[in-house]
This record gives sequence, structure tokens and C-alpha cells, in this order.
Amino acid sequence: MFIMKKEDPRSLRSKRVLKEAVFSLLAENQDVTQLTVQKITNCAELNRATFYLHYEDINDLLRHIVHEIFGELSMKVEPLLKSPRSDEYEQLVAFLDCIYDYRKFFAVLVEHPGFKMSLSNLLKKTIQARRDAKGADLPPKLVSIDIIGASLLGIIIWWVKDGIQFSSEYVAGQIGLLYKKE
Amino acid sequence: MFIMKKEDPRSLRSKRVLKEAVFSLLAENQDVTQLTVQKITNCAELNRATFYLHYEDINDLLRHIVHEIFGELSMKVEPLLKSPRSDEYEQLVAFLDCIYDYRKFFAVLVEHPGFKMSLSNLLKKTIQARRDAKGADLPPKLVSIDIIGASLLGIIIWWVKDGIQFSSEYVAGQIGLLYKKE
DNA sequence: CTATTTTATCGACATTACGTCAATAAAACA
DNA sequence: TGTTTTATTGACGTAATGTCGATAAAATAG
Repeated sequence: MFIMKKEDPRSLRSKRVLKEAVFSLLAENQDVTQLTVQKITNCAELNRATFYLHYEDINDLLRHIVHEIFGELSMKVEPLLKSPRSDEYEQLVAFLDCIYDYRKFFAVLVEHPGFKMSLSNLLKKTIQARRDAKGADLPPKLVSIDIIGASLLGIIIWWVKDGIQFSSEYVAGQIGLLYKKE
Repeated sequence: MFIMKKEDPRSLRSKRVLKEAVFSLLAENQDVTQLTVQKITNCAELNRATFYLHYEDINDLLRHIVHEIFGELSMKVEPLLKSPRSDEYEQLVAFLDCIYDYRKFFAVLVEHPGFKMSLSNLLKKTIQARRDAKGADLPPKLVSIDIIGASLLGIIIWWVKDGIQFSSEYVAGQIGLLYKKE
């Protein structure tokens, strides 16, 4: 059994309102670099000193937010890979749909150190899982996971930042056109 | 005729040493965000107030640096496209070699707003020029320049940041494996 | 060479954000 | 109910910012 030391509800609430404040400010400002502890605690209606009871600095808070978002995202992505229908295009569209749900946060959080790594890791994990599922049905000359991951990362960052008017289907179609079949 | 108002040599020197100071500091710190006006002017052996005679703020200075680097880079890339030998692999290797020359600055400047746009523009211009050169010899279904540009941008950023141990030839080879032929 | 203009230097100022602290108040828990 | 934990408040020193005026030094024009 795991013993969960239940956290003080005030502590949980403070952390929650601080995160909500960041989301709220990012929705207004559209710029991570303009965040200050003062703005965040004002928006959260907490004292500035309270911030430091829960987070080291703004980057620490952003790290936690990014970590939670990718936790959710991973949970959504995982069942896609185990899905019986293995149509690559449909899998890709479903994957992109998950990202689309977070596009607003992604477009601003992408500037935060650690975000790209998290997304890159998720992408590489996903690609590897797909390769594992295909087993021996793979061509001999494989492109490095790093390269495919970096390429997809670039396309997704472009999508959420500058091309959000395009649908998941369009992007998936373009990726299909661009890459050789594995 | 263009009349070039010749700038005061002291002004030119100040701007030069400020830029050199940035390069010097980036080579040590490896982090754009840690730069301060004080550090830059200390390193340049200028007064802090002098900085503000030439640049609005640190981002303004970085913008000028990025602009100059991409000016040089464009000059190097252009003749590659007009080269008689049109082997795609060799063209790509030559292009990547140009980038490799700047890898240290790229790895840190990549975090600066405006850098990615400059690199993306160069990539897209280059891809378009290659398509123009091929003329009617292109397949009907073309991938959007934005998508290819974003993909290449992702790969190059990964390369200069995390994969600089790989050669231009390796990366060009991987890109050849990854993409369908145009 | 001299006079004028331009630039750099120096010290100072107000402002903002940071990170920390101690004393007190309020909430949660046992 | 009493103890522990957390939040509030106000304050402190630090660092970096952007600006200013007076002075010194360099460059340019006559």
C-alpha cells in the first residue's frame, strides 16, 4: 500500500490558485517572459511571500505546470497506440487532436526550458511504441528516433504557434506526404 | 549613388566591442537569459550608460547580432543553389556545413526571439529556390513550404543543441532517408 | 592648428523585481 | 481544545533597469 500523506488543503489551494493565475495571465499577456511573482500573486489573491512557500521561482512553478500537462497528455496518447485499428493516418490525427486541446498553453509554454524536452520525449516514446508494435515489419534502414522526433517537434511547434488555423487532418496529411513510409 | 554618412569611428568601435562582449559572454555562460547590461559593458570595458547610446536593450543588441549572422549565412548559402552540380545530397551537406560553422552561437541564440524566424525564413527561401530551379520536374502533390521548413528547423535546432557530435553528412543522410523525394 | 561637434565617462537617481525574514493571524488537525 | 501548519503583513538588502547632467576626450571641419 502507498501511504499518501494528505496535504493541508490550504497548501493545495494556494498551489492551485497560483497555477490558475499563471494560466489566466498567459491568456492575457501571451508571453512567458513578462510574468513576475508580483503579478502572479496579485492575480491569485495571495501575498507575494506565499509564493515562495510553494515554489522556488517562476520557472519552478512553470516546470510543475508543464509536468502536469504532459502527465494528462501521456494518459490520452497511450491508449491510441494500443488501439486495434492501426491506420497510421487516423492514429496521427488522434494524436494531433490531443495536442490541439492544449494549443493555447503550448503556444506560450513552448518558450519555457523543459517544455520542448517533455514534448520531444513524448514524441519519441510514441514513435518507439509504434515501431515496437510493428515488430519485424520494418524496413532495414531506419531513421534515428532523434531525427524523426526533432522533425515532428518542429512541425508541431510551428503548428501551435503559427499555423493553428490548420486542422489536425491537414497536418497529418502533410506529414504523410513528407515522410517516407516506415 | 548612395551617400554613406560615415559613422564616427568611436561609435563603430563601441558597437563592435559590445557585440564581441556578447560573444565572449555567451561562450562562457552558455545562456542568453543570464546576460545583463552591466556584464556586457564590463566585458567591453565601456560604461554602462554607453550601452544605451547604441542599443535600446539587450534584445535590441541580440537582434542586430542575429541579423548580421544571417546576412553572412545567406551570402554563403546563395551560391550553393546556383551551383551547376545539382546533387541534392551534396547541396544539403554544403548547406549544413555553413550552419555548422555557426553552431556555437546558434545553440545559444536559438532561445532568442527572432532567431528561429530568421532561420526559418532562410530555410524556406532555400527550399523555394530549389523548387524553382527544378521547374516542371516536380510531383503534383507538394508538401507546404511551411511544413518542410518547420521540420528542417526542428532537425537543425536538435542538431546544434543536442546532436552536434553528428556530422553534416550523417544529418543529410538521415534527412534523405526520412523525406520522400520531391 | 584651432574651434566645433560628437561621443564616452562618471556619478547619481528613481524604479522594479527579487529573495528573505520575523511577528502575527488564521486555518487545519489530532 | 490545544497544537501544528500555513498565510498575512511589512520590512529589509540586493540587483538590474533606464535616465540624467556635468565633464572629459576624441573626431571632424574650417
